[in-house]
Amino acid sequence: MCGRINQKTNLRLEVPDFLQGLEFPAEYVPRYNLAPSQPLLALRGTDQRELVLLRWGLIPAWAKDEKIAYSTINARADTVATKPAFRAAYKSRRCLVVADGYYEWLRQGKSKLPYLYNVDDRPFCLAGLWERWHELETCTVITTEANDLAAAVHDRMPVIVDPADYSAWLAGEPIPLVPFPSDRMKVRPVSLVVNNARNEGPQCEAPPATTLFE
DNA sequence: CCAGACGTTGTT
DNA sequence: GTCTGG
DNA sequence: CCAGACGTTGTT
DNA sequence: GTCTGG
Repeated sequence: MCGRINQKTNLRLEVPDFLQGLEFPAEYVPRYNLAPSQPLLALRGTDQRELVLLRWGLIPAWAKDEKIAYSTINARADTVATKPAFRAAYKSRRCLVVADGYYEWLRQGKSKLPYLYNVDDRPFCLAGLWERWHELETCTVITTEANDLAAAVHDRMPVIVDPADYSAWLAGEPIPLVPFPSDRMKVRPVSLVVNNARNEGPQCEAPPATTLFE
């Protein structure tokens, strides 16, 4: 699963190779604690790639209202090509969600302990789909089963796309929607500050307090 | 035919 | 829009 | 995803 | 329990 994203990529600092030469949306701001319903920075297009902000939670074109979005923040890799909510986007509206990390929560009884996952110590891309609903552009993040590292916290994880597959994915071609290799990822526990989506900034990825009382 | 759903995850 | 259930 | 609200009426 | 806001 994937329900909170760290997207602090800052154009003032180092821009990853796959974003070189692309113009960032004027409204883009780096985020340490980006939640569903908020604008995600994503890459789309084939001949002409562009960076856009897409509201997280895919609303199919046929939806009567926005309510479906709360349960379409993720799409299962094994069914995404055929489910009514996603298949049109799967055919022709692919995107790559830019991320510096993503959070997962370990449930320990009543407490929810946040962990931050990173890939190769640099920004990466998640397989996504987007859709237009009235004037609104929305997106979803595809999930698959967890690799060993992810399974320590949860049984699902987002599909992290190998850079070699970026073009194929955006072009609408089939690519393997499989768990990313554990040995290229890192995970660490972070502060409970990230639990509340109103909190923003580097505190969200700080180490957790050592006592139970943070 | 029309009406109604269409999604994910976790928890029970 | 398209499929399923009735 | 998690946290927090979840109701009505009338009055300020 | 379920929905909304962030």
